Amino acid sequence: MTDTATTRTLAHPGPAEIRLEAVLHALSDPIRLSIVRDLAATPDELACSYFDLPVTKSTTTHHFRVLREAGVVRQTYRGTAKMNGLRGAELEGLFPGLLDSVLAAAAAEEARRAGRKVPAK
Amino acid sequence: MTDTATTRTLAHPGPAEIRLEAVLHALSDPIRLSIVRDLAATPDELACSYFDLPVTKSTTTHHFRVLREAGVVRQTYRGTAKMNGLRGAELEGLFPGLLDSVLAAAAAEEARRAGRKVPAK
DNA sequence: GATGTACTACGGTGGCTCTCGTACGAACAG
DNA sequence: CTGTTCGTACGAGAGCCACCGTAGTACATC
Repeated sequence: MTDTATTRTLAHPGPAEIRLEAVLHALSDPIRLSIVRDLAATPDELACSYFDLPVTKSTTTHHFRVLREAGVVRQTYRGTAKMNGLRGAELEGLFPGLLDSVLAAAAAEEARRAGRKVPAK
Repeated sequence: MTDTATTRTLAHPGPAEIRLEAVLHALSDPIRLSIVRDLAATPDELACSYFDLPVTKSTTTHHFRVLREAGVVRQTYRGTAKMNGLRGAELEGLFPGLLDSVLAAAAAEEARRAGRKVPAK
């Protein structure tokens, strides 16, 4: 009985509140970047539990919060699950091409890394 | 008796060492972002002392070091001055469009901020 | 109601970062 | 050589950040 109108809705920054530095900072963490890449790879919203991250749930929650507060993702409750969707259109409107080039850069770096990997044995 | 061949050259990461997350992190600080914007605004190299930053010299040195170690700028000594140049071409090769969209985003945000400012008075 | 799942909140820890002041080294002008 | 300018190194403090574990809330199902 915490509240009648239990705040099932989460606070998101409006487009005017989204700050570039916060977005860049959010994307500068490998775990968060991988989350964003996964979200960008599908048109669907993904539950937090979908992601297989090398950290505990607590830390996962933390990372999603950072992404949400930076304005990178939109989170909505759906039953017990919390669905995550990229705010691609809004970011595109604010910072045209930014998200795309970051995603492309991440893909490029991954390819580069894979290529340089010990072809070994 | 520090050394005969005093290391007048600074260590820079090669293109293969440049990591996306490090670049994003370097750009996610307002002071460093403003440095990068200034560097991008001119074809010339700029001395550290050119910049009028709201921090002390020690801190300025720190920020330039972060930018250099991330691979964003190239620093060379020129007499007593230390010249800074953006590694634009190399970054473009590694992460096409990234730097440009970040710079455009910074400009867009600045314009947005200026526009929303209290016309006041 | 009881159980299970999905996620959050809180408290805490170690590490990194931004910041500074002071002291020092390197180049240059007298 | 003396002094000045430009930048570095070192030490140090305050704050943030990523991480964890535990306890708790909200929803679904039985």
